[in-house]
Amino acid sequence: MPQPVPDKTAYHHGDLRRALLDAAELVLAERGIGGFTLRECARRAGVSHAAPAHHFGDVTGLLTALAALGFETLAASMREARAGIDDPRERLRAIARGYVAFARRHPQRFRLTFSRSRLNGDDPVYQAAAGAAFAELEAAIRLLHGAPDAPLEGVLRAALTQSWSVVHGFSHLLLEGHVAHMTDGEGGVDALLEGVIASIGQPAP
Amino acid sequence: MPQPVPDKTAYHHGDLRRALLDAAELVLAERGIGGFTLRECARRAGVSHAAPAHHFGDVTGLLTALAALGFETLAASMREARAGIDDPRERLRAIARGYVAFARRHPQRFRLTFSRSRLNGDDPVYQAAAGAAFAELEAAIRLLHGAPDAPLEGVLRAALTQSWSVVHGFSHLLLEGHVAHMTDGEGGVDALLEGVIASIGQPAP
DNA sequence: GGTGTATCTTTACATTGGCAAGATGCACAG
DNA sequence: CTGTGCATCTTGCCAATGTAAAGATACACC
Repeated sequence: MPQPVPDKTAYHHGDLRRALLDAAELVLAERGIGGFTLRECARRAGVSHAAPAHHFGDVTGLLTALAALGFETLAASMREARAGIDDPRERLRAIARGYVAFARRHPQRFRLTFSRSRLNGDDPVYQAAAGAAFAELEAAIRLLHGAPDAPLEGVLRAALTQSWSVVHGFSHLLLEGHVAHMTDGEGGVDALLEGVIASIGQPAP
Repeated sequence: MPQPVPDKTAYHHGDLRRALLDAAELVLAERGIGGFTLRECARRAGVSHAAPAHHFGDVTGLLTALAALGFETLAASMREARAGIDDPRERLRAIARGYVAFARRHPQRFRLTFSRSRLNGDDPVYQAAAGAAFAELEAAIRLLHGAPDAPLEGVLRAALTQSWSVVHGFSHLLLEGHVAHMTDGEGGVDALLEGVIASIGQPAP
């Protein structure tokens, strides 16, 4: 019975690359980027401590691959949030909510995805995933401004930078615990988020 | 000749705590937060590798103390930027420029200051320094809205969150290299920054 | 002048990332 | 079917790190 990708006994794991990525995601979620350990990933995948080197070369390589997956999940979160919303302004704001939702759902992955000091920023897979995620935001901005093919400059570029900065900054501050002291008494994080969301997709002054 | 804080020969360094902080800042600037090492700090300060434990307890303790200093420098950068500017809106925008300027001048310190996963976020000194830095921004918002004593809620709170998020997000994205691809051809980072700055201090929709 | 104590050193140990050499078994040619 | 090449994985090893424990030193205070 030849299974295509079977679990083997000792050697030739079958799909060790995937197993290591899954283990790495668990380790990252549990211990954070500071407590992340290559050997712990190998232990959870049931292989020796040197096995990951063959698939990722380096701990940086593994983290970079994980970060690329993080960008894909971020893009998916934005796509999911905007599904079925046609009004351009509301569509952009839904995407913004999807961005923050990803950060709140996967805080450690969000941190890793944007902490280039531990990643190989030149990795083409990483760059492609990052570009695809940002393209989601850019498309919404273009739709709102009615400029599907215009070069990215002037008002268009300013609007994209502003929207992106504000959702990213809010997400980051929230994860690093610098927002909590503002939510005392009133509405919680969601109310604060809506206040931020209201500032994007506005016409320029 | 009794000097108050002299450089001693071997034991009793004099002001080892300060010397370790200085060394740690160099190590952080050179190797980043990922390559930061307690032993390297001790080497540069000319003491044994176990000496830092007495002053900071832990590598987390040293990084937390460094992060608190980072907040002080951030606050100083904002104060310096707003000096002599009286118009409330321009004052707020000058403070925003000071925020980004700190991030650009001290990228590694900016990363450390906001990477709570490697810090002791409950440290009172750290929290006080963070609060003092954010108070600078809050005061400018209050001045702009003419509400020096109002409780921080509603429009006031939304404006603060929006301003803070946008300058922080822009700084973070810039440092992590996700802004470079938008500056091709036009104006560079400063032009992009001015576009972001223009979005803060506006009346609510 | 003597003693207590904070400061710093020495020593030791477990853990980690990375390298090199060896073991294993799949793929593919004949 | 058989044998060879090679990717995959393991074992063994090393230097570096963080932390703890025990010892050395010199300042402060009585």
